Amino acid sequence: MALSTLKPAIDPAFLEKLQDYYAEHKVIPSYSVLATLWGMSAKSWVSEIVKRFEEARYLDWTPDKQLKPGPRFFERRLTDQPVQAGLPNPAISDGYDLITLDDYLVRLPSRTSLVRVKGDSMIDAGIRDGDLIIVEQQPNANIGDIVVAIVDNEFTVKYLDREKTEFVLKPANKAFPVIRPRGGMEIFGVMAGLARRTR
Amino acid sequence: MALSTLKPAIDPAFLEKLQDYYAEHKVIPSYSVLATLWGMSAKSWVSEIVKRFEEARYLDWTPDKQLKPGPRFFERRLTDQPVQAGLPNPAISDGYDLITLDDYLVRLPSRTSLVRVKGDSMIDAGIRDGDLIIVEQQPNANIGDIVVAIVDNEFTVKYLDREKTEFVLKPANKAFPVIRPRGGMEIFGVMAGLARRTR
DNA sequence: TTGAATACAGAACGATTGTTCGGTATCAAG
DNA sequence: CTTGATACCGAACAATCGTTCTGTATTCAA
Repeated sequence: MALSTLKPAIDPAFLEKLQDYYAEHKVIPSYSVLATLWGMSAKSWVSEIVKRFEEARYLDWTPDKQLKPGPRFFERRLTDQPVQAGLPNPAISDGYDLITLDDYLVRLPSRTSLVRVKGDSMIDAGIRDGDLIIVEQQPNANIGDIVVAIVDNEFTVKYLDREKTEFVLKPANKAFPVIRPRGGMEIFGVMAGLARRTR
Repeated sequence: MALSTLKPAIDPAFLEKLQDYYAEHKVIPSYSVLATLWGMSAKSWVSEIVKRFEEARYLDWTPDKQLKPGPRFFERRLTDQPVQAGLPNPAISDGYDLITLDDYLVRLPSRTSLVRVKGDSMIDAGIRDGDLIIVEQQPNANIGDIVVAIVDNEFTVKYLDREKTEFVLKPANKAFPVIRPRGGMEIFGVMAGLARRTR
């Protein structure tokens, strides 16, 4: 009871409504719009709530003193265990962590880019047509890495392997041939992750 | 000379500066900030430029008459082809420049959570051990959807199917059995995407 | 060389912004 | 039964917003 209630509580429902609004419009609304969004009628109270979000780093300000999403605004719940509806919580944790997908997938923003996968040549590595590969750009790689290489002026995603003295690109699909680029090849980068949208 | 010059020209440099500002702050600035950003000193001229962007659908308005990114705001040239030489352009893949991966993967923040995949039961659907499933929480789903269900107080990712009158959960891996939950099951949500980190 | 666009600047103005401050209702602790 | 938080409402206000209108410099075709 001593230290716990230092910071005022933030209402997750308010945050969720704002996140949904932002997801739809890609903009943080004004205080009066926030008021209706949150079901209030006083801008002064909105101001108070915003200050709490600001302190919790869900919101932030531009150098021009405009409200903008803060560092934690895009955090998502990572649910470990299903929270049973009926059962009382067995006194443990909340059952989830918070992670930001961008931070999770991109660790070196300046060297990272995305490449869309075409075809099924890497199916056995769990890489499907249309997937987005997160690539860390670098001119060399290790045997066994999944690399994005430039062959015939096109991107190719393949395993990097060596045959005798030459590097080759191996698909993860028996129906596809090994690529033996004549006269060297260029490595664009190494796969660091994958993003897929279904639905 | 007749029909061609109906629409006034839009200056790509202005758009790029605004896109850069947005990428940094995740917000569209006010007209006076835009003026300095664009090197002008008259808001009236900003207003004119904005109207052109609006007509070209690079900008749009919220129902609350606030300026927001338009449908084409995140659009860039269609670069499937690798750009040779000094890697001029990171961060892109296809026609759309993703502002964030989070935005790409999450469409309804308040109903979205992440679940970590355990095991290889969905390998043939390109879902591997350790992957993060983006789940849109909802109590029901359609046959054929990949769902996250709660069985024995644990999350399971499977195809939803029906046998006669009962719902069953089908793995995407012949080595695993079909799950026929006795006495009904609870659906946590439907898979909407996937995030994987390698390396 | 004239005229009509185009690309700005600048002032004026009502509307809207976010802040501040004073007030009220609820509720749990002492 | 007080007291002090907490959760709001409502009014007032200066600052800033975006619009509108008038004016000017440049360009370029006729």
